[in-house]
Amino acid sequence: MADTDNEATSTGVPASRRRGAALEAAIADAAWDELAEVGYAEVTMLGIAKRAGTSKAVLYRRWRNLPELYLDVLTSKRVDIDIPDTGNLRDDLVELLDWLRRRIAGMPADFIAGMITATHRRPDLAEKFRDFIRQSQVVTAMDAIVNRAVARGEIKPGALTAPMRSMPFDLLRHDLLIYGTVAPDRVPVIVEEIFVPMLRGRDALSYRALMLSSHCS
Amino acid sequence: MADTDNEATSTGVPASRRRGAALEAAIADAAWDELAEVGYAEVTMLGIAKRAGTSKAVLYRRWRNLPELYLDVLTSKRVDIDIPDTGNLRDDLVELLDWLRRRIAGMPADFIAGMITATHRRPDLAEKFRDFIRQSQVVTAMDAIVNRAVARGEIKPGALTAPMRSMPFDLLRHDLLIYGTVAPDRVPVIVEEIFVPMLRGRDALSYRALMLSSHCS
DNA sequence: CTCAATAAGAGACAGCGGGTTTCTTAAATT
DNA sequence: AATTTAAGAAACCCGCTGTCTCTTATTGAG
Repeated sequence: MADTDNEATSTGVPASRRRGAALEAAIADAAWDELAEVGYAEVTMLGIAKRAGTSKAVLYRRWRNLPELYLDVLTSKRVDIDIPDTGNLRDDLVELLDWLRRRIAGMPADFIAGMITATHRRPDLAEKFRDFIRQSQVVTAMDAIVNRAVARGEIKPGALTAPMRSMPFDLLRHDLLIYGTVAPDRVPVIVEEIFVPMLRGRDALSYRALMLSSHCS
Repeated sequence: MADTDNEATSTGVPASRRRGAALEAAIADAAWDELAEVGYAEVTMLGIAKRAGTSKAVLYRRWRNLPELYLDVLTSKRVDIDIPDTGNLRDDLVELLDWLRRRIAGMPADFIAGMITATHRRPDLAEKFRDFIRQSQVVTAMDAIVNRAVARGEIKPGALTAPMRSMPFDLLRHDLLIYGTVAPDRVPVIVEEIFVPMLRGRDALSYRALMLSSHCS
């Protein structure tokens, strides 16, 4: 996070005049905190600048507008996912979905919606934002646990098409967008009532494999 | 739509000074057209007023802000759905989803996102908007075709839980929100790859649940 | 260690939209 | 015809965007 020595911790008065990477990190933190505090609808360039202990001009020197700034912040806040192998696809998926749910809980609900609205008339930004979601680490993580299931012999290689794979995450994202939050029991519902039945109905092999790891609850 | 006689057709110069219902209808049309033309992000009270051939004050006398106005317009633009009985659940669902897809295609993609963002700090409006989606005519229509399937003996009465029923529409809405559009072949994919397999796998799950009930909690 | 190049931060600015208020005048009411 | 109601025009303040200028701290080349 740091790059030089003289630094104010995220939200703070500028101890001394910062530059380059140190300044950018402070701005990213300020933007993130501001977002969490007031929501996307109320975030302003001035608010971020003040919180970062700098001025608007400094922001406008780097980004042409708010969504462009947040697109950068977003990528800088990326986190790796590592879902431990639970031994079966269903529990792996519960873990992954729950990881996403917890992560989602820590960001303002209107952020995605705000970005969509803000980038509506800027096709380049809109596409970048969509790419961010499409190539989210979640997709990679899902591929990983599906591959594990295939290696295990739990499902057939082609059993899960791309729409089937992204469906659980699409539903979670949908809830976050529309309802502003994801209920904790939404994860088990998606897995038990929708994903697992879908898999079972899809082909005989997955049906039998899932029987072996039946849940009780 | 009309209530009095003297009326300007939707987008128009005020022939004479309108009042009450006639005026409100003109405003609703103007708001709708403006939305379709510039998208939610660029809609303004002034823009709507001008298009309706009236002034801002007239709007503010009726609604406190933009989302409140659109919430009213939304309900005034409601349409009934009537999906003819195709004889089986799958085709009924394809019809219903496609109806929704076509209807969705006629409204700006950032409208839902815009409403979410705009109502973020106004809990009452946010809740009203959510209710609008929850109690959408689509839910009722889905219940209707599911009931038909039950009556037909195609599925068991409890086979489809609420999350299972709304899943196809949640996915469609998700696509509209994130990708700004719904690809035509998204409907068959949702039905064939996700919904139908889920339904098939659901019966197996019920069997299994019954059999396991002896040694499970 | 000194000096020139670079860029941070303060602040002013025009423009615009939100939301409020005042006033004139048209239409409905009696 | 007289009175009440509300439409529409316009001015207003305020806050934010995006641009610009100016001063001054920091960097790094010599």
